[in-house]
Amino acid sequence: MGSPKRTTIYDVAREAGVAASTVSRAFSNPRRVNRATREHVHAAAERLGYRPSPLASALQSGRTATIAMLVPDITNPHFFGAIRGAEGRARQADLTFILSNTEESAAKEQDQIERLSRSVDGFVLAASRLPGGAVTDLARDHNLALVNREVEGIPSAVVDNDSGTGQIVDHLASLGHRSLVYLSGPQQSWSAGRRWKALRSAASEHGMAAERLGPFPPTTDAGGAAADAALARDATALVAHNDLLAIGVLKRLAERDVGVPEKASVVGYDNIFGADLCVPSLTTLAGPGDHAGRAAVELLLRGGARSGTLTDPHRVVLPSHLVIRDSTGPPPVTGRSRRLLH
Amino acid sequence: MGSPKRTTIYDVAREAGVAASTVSRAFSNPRRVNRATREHVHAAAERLGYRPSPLASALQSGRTATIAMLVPDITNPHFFGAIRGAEGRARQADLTFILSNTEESAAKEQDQIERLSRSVDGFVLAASRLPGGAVTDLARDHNLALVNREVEGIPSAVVDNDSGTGQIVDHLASLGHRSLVYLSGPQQSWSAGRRWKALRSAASEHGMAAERLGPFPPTTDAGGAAADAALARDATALVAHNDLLAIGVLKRLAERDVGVPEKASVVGYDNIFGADLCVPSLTTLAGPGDHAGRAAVELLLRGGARSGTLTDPHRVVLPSHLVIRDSTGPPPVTGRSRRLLH
DNA sequence: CCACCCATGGCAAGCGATTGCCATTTGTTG
DNA sequence: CAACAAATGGCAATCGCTTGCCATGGGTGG
Repeated sequence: MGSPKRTTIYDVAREAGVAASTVSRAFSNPRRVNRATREHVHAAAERLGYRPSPLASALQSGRTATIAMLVPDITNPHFFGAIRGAEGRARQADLTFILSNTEESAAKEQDQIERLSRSVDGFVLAASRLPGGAVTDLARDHNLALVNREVEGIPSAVVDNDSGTGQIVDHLASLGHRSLVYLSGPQQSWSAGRRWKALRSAASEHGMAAERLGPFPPTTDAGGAAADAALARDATALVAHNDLLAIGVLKRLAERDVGVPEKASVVGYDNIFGADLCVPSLTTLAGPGDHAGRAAVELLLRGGARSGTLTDPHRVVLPSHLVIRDSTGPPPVTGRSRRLLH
Repeated sequence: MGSPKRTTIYDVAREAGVAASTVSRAFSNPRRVNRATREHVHAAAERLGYRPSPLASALQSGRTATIAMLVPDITNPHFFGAIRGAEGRARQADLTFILSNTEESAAKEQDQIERLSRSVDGFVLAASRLPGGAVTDLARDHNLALVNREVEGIPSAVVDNDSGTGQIVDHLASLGHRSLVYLSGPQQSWSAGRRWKALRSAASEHGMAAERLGPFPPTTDAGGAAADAALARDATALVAHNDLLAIGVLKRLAERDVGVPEKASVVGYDNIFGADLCVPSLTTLAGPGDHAGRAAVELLLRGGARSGTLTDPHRVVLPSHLVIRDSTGPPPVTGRSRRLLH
């Protein structure tokens, strides 16, 4: 493959009768060259079908016009919004977008950053599994922006789960639930910890009992175990770490003939595709994932550590809202005194 | 960001007391250098925290160790499998993986290829919207592999929709349906054309009538229009271009009180996440999308046009199978003589 | 009319690797 | 033991572009 020889700035320079440097500037720094000359050069380039080599450019300038996004699991619908948003924003900014899967592993994440480091201007870390300290360290040498994760001093865009979690608890409380269980996500998941804290404090404000079960992998498959664990607690309100897990829970409850929402209410996070398709449809916290992705790229563009000191890292918090569907309702009339399974 | 100066082979060379070329070879062509020296060099590199610059390497060698995958719509679950498979295989081969969205546009696809061309060793085109001729042209200058698309002379990995379509029609026929409508996908979609052909011929083999409606965008939103169009035809069996569309159709049919599968059967393609969650759950053709993605990268690795002549392009066809769920059943007893809407 | 400034274009030195070619050293072989 | 081949390391050119610095020339103000 590949034509024998790609045309270079030198070819264009010859064709246009100017120096190579002028050609370079005509493209990368247009205002540095006289308009007439510039147009002349562009015409010559056009004629020759010239395409600049991003590699050569990057090698010399240090700017790659490329950003990478690292995601724990690209197949998790939770991230689709963010990926889509980031990709779109990158495209707008004329940046090449690299997507990489870290397989829920902090080590792989770190390794990816290390190896992409030279070929990329910055990283968007979605729900990074890295411990905060590691992120801070990395930020010293790399341009970072976080999605749905916050680390002191690092720019980030997060969906406001704290207030969202409050909405969930309000909803549950207003339906009459007196307690809830949280079916927790992965241990290293920042959101998981965060949600549990918010859940607990919101619950106590309403005088509700809250218990945390798990951790469970954030997948539908894990829903079985999660549901069983909840049933063993006689829970009437189950808040799952995310919709995938919630949907799995729904399945399992159906198998065990526990009516939803009559016997138990289920809530998820993310409002993924499918949340409105399952039966019963899922009450879930919807957040603008795509905005978060977009915002993170924006932050990267604004320069991360490049733009002066690290003292004013930007922090974007996006509002979330509860989408109430059919998986939540009042607790069983006889309440906590009766077991769910007769 | 960035430490003041990255360490280069020259630094390592000095540290190890050898020439830069030796360092280079110690990494990129290990067998070219004596084992003792090599280990010595590696140790020095380790000590200095040396990371090779992929850019410099690529600039000189012409090999970027990077492939790009172009997808019409990254948010379409149809592609998740393929993306995941390709990403995984690329990672295995130690290749950087670039993902790009072409927004269902042939022009954008072509443009993307053009601009990534210099920084990539090859392209995986998923469900390319490009006309066959354009693909052939591009293949002259680029390393290509196709997913779910076939073009004479270009390596490709496709899920066998032809036989799969046969399975769909068999299933429908055996339930007693005498006719079907195809709710077509985008005009430029190769699969759409392909499916329709297969559908028509399989139908005629069974003596069934087949009609094509559309084109419709392959989204749930488009399902409304598709369903309405089908109802206007008194169709009893609707084969949708993909699951997204099928799910949209299901929704619309429910709104219009057309019982599925009592009054009408619906079939989709892809078996996406969600196909088993909707009500009724969707009968659909499942294909190993991830294998297709993996296979495509494999083909790219095998060298595409690089490996000798183009005379033996590899062509991988992966088996598909029908997953029968609740959205298909026998046609209404009174059959075609009664209108679906009273 | 002179001094000075700014806009513009060219020169040439890199950026950090790869690699063809040559020079040694070491190992084989008749 | 001479002669030749293989293994190994070094030199230096090169990939295609960016950019600091300099030279030139026309425009401007005093």
